[in-house]
Amino acid sequence: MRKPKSTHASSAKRITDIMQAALHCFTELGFNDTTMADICGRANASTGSVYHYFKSKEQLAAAVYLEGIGKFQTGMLQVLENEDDARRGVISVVEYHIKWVSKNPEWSGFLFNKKILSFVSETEVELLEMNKKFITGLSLWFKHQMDTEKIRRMPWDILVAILLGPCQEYTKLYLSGKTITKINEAANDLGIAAWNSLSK
Amino acid sequence: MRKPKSTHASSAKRITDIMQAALHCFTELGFNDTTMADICGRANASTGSVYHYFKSKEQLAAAVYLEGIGKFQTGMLQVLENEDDARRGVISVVEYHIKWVSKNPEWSGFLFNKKILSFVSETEVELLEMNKKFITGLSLWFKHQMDTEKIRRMPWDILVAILLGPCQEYTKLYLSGKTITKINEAANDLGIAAWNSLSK
Amino acid sequence: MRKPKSTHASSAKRITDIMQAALHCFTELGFNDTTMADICGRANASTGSVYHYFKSKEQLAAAVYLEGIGKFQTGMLQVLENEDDARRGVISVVEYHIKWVSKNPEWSGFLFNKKILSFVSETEVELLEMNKKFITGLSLWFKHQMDTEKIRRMPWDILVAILLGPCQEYTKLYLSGKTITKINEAANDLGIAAWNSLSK
Amino acid sequence: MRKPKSTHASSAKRITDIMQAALHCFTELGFNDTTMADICGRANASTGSVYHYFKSKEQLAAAVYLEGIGKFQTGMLQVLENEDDARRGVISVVEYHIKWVSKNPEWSGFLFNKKILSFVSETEVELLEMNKKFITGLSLWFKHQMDTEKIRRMPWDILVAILLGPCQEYTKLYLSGKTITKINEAANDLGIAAWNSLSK
DNA sequence: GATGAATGAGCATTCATTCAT
DNA sequence: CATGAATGAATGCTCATTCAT
Repeated sequence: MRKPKSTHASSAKRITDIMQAALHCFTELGFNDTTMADICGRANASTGSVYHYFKSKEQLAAAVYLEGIGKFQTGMLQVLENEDDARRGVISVVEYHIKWVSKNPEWSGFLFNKKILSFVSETEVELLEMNKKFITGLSLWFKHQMDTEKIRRMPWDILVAILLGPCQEYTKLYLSGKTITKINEAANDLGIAAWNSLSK
Repeated sequence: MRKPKSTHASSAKRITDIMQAALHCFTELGFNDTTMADICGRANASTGSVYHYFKSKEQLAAAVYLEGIGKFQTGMLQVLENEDDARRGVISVVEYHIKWVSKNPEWSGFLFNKKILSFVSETEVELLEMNKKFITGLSLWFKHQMDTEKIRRMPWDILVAILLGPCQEYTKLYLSGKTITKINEAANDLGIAAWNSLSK
Repeated sequence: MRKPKSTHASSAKRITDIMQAALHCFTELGFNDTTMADICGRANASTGSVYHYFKSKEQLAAAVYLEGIGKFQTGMLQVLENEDDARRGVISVVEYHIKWVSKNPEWSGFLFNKKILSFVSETEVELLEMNKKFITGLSLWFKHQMDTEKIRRMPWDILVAILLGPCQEYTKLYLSGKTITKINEAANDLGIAAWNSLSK
Repeated sequence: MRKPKSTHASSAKRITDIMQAALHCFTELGFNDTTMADICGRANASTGSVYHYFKSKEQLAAAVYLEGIGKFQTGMLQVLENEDDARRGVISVVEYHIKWVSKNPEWSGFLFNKKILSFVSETEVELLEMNKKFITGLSLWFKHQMDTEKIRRMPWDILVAILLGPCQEYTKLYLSGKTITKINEAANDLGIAAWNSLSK
């Protein structure tokens, strides 16, 4: 369990505050350049209090990471579950990815970042479980589309690269303010582009 | 100046050794977790010697970054310069990107990494110049293809996302060993996929 | 704030200990040749503890300086406040200066030393306030004596030079052990000498 | 010997340049905060060259110190040698001191500074000899004045304090720009003040 | 639960000095 | 004599973590 159980409403608030503060700091400064003091300050909590709920900086980061990636993945699966049409499914996934980033810039800055590898190891069990569930969900949907020849049969890594690579690249530009195309338009363009590459 | 001028061959060697060592360490441990001692040890140089050539850890990282990104960009531009055909050009660029990563895994791990932003700022002048040259080169080629209607007209950020996003995603998987498709095959598949999305 | 507030008696003790240790080291070795390790050792405090209370070596030195100069100045003003007679006032001030040095050799070695200018700048506000108060106090007393023609009218810098210059010179010799006249006698002699120069 | 002998005129120039540079740096930054690199830069000499003529930073400082203090002391002795009258002698000495400072601010900032004690020890022999000669000279003159009852009989340290203390204090203010009285006037005022205290 | 004082290993950087060319 | 590359000990400071109150 990442987040310790708590009997008091106040404790839950504390935990939330700390995680929010941590997310903000990690996003703004990066994991390494964020100090526990930064987080304590932002969360209006003492050192001891933070350590009462999270046994280390890494564990705190892992908790934050898990929460964020969980929300992101769950949302994406829901998109596919409600969509049977291949074309609309692909386009919806791309759209979901891009819009999620624009609505959750802090989470995104933290989640879609290499070098999280260091502390995620701690998470092993939970993360593996989560990823397994996510990948299984995606796989099932795409396998179905390939079996019914709506989407070209191709290996998993190529599929991911074509489907999500452009989203990652665009949102990276978006988060650093170097983007010129509006979010909605980009979501649409990249969705269609992905479909063009995956279909046929 | 990034690389101090030197009249002695030995100095040049020193500089090279230090940069090599730095690259290796940064790749293996990340910028933050690499200590100057690590670099000194690997370069068989004393602390003072490293600081004789590079005035700070950040400046050293910037020098290494510049060298790498320069090689990568120059190579890609050469690919396009020698290719007039739109389809072959797109496919060649994708192939170049992916193969460069597989041939230069250390550089890649260091270069294609967010969070380099911190020390690159120092580099401002050189980096901006370099990027400008690169982007100008790419732009010219693609503008020509759009003008002659070989490639769909689309904004710069969308183009980059479709062209390089999948490469980034695939090579990220590749560098972390999670890839199942062979390099050559991936280069081919992603090249064609990019063409399918960009053309028409 | 120089001295961090503290709710615990123990913290106050820590702060005192650290400042005492710092004073001792600065006196013995000079500011530059004193290392934080020296101070930590003497104060039986860890590096982190010292930095918990003083954010830098300079700030610590400034705090020590302020405390000492404050005590010295306050004492001298009290001497004058209780003395209306010009002659006795002048002699008392000289006596106070010399005896204070002999009673507080460590403070003196640290306070009456050029090259403190470097870190005192940090102190600006507090120091300026302190000096202003001190100078105002002295000025008022001497102005009164000049107005009533007990002391010759002369500019401030000349007055200070005649009044305190000999004290500084004598105590400098005293602190370096090159003195041959006893403290009490010197205080007396220099007091009378100052009076001879200032009066009439 | 501080200054190594030299057969070439160019060497002499080098030595002079280095000492000048050192003086300037010591004055501006203080002994501790001056680096050999600072001196090399200012003297347009390489590290090796400086070390060729002065075996260490301390030795260089000592050489500079000796040269300055020698000039100062010699000049003062000459003043007295040419003056038989007690009153004019005292006043001349004070005047000499103050004017020398105003004409040699760099030397003064370096010479009349505590904390030179550290490296002067090296100098022992030369410095002791020099000081002995100086003190002997002064002593003889003042002893003569005391014997002929032109000046009150008093111990050496008291005499120095009364005679030179005010000069030191005034010039300290002068060098830090906190002075309001003009140099000439101050020299006159303090000369008379000293005479008033010493005579009778 | 909360607090924040205390710890101390760890790190980037400086700088006097040496010495091969 | 001049040069400047190389050395490495020394130092100020940071920060994750612990623990007594």
